[in-house]
Amino acid sequence: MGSVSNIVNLRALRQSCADCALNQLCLPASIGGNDLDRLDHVVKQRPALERGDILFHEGLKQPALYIVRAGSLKTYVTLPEGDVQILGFHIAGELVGLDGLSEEGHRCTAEVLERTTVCEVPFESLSEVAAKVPGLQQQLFRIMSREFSRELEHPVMMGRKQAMSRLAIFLRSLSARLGGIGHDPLEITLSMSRQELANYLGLVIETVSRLFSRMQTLGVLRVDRRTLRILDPAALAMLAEKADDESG
Amino acid sequence: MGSVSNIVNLRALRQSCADCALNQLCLPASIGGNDLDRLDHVVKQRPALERGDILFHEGLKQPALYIVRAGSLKTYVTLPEGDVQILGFHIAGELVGLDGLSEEGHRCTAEVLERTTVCEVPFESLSEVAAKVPGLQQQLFRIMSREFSRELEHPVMMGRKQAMSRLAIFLRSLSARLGGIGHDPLEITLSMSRQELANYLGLVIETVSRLFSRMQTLGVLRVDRRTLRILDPAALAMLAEKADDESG
DNA sequence: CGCTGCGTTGAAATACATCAAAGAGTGTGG
DNA sequence: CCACACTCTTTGATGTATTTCAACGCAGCG
Repeated sequence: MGSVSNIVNLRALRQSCADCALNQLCLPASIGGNDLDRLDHVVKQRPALERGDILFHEGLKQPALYIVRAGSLKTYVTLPEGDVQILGFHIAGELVGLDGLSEEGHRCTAEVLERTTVCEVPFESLSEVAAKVPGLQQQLFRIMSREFSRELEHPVMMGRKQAMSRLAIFLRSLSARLGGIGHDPLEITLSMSRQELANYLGLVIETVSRLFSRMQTLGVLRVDRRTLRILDPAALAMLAEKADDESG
Repeated sequence: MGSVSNIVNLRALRQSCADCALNQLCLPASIGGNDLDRLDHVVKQRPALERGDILFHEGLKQPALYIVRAGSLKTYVTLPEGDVQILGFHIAGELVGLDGLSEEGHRCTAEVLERTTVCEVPFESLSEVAAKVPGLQQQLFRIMSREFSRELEHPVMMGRKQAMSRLAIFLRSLSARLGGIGHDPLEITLSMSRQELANYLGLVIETVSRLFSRMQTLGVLRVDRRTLRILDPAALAMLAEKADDESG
């Protein structure tokens, strides 16, 4: 996630949504000139955040929508016993905070994984603008639905009983998403620790570590700390569907 | 889910949202008289569906929102290998179909589990009305967010490594939701098979069966086929947090 | 009565968790 | 620059919960 982030950052310096590289992925897509200006005034660009910084906390009443411009973050809920469940990782172009529109405010916490810049859109302002700009309302619904659909990936992955399948599904998804924002889909630099990844996958850290090793042995992946190279996408796809492979 | 469904059905016979028992849970909440009439014209009430009937299929382009008036249904995605992952069960008062607002249409399939009545709101009409009625737009966002938050429950449950915790979490959630629509929260009549429940929990059917037996042995539950009686809510809560209980 | 679909229970296999220790990368201070 | 501490990760040995395989029970129904 790091190699081209400086390029994205250059664009991020510009203030206008119209100039943003993520324009087509983001709220402003398919919104005309004047309306876009209205939106621009609502969107606040926040200074770059560092690893560990909190974007919003569970329970925060003044909810806002965030668009990741560069970097990445995780969302999680804190369970009564104290430990957490990571719900998702979000890279550039992705939305975070849709859980916060209800009366109860945000229901999960968003924490930055690396140096990250985001655009912040307070909900109150957003819905005001949406009321005036019919296209934006439509677009908002579409985007919410898209994120809703993305959320479905998590339970689908967790539904797999084989740990290998879970990791393979995750890697394929991440690869595709990185490809979607112009990265090499075969070169993945993880921004999360093994611990965070294990938590997301519903596994323990040792299992994840072993899975990476096994994938490397199988020739599917080249693993160097947090840098991964997908050597055999077809094999990875096989693992995603069925951990039990016939290659021996 | 069956015992009071006839009462709900009585109300369901009335056509108007204003008279609906689910009013407060549903779209019309906090919308005034005239606006409510406008909404009424958009909401189609469908004839009762039977077990196995499909509300909408993955890929269906003319998306609609559905509100369950009585009965229950499941949503699932079909995986490339052919088997399915159940994403959720939905009882009276709950919304289904929020995944379908994007360009790709519905991303999951909704199938009825028992005799069920629903209100159908084609998304196109809905967003037209929402553009005219500011309160409705707000309400829509809130409802979408609420459903979004509800979706978070699934991965949190799946994140638990102990099967007993998963089932306990599910039962507590279902109990609370049944309580919310006026049922006895301690008396649960499951509308899904063991197979469907196992799939949802990410387990195999035998494990679920054994868990029910064990819960009964522990005195937490009384199990009679699909009818459950929660005998010890506190113990159930314990199991939800930590399967490993000190009671022996 | 015997079929069929669902659910339960038992015995065995196995994949993952747990426990334990060592390796590799990073930072700090001498 | 090296020694040290610290965190993150990897790897090994062992334990165990869940899956798998298999058989039986039970209700509904022709």
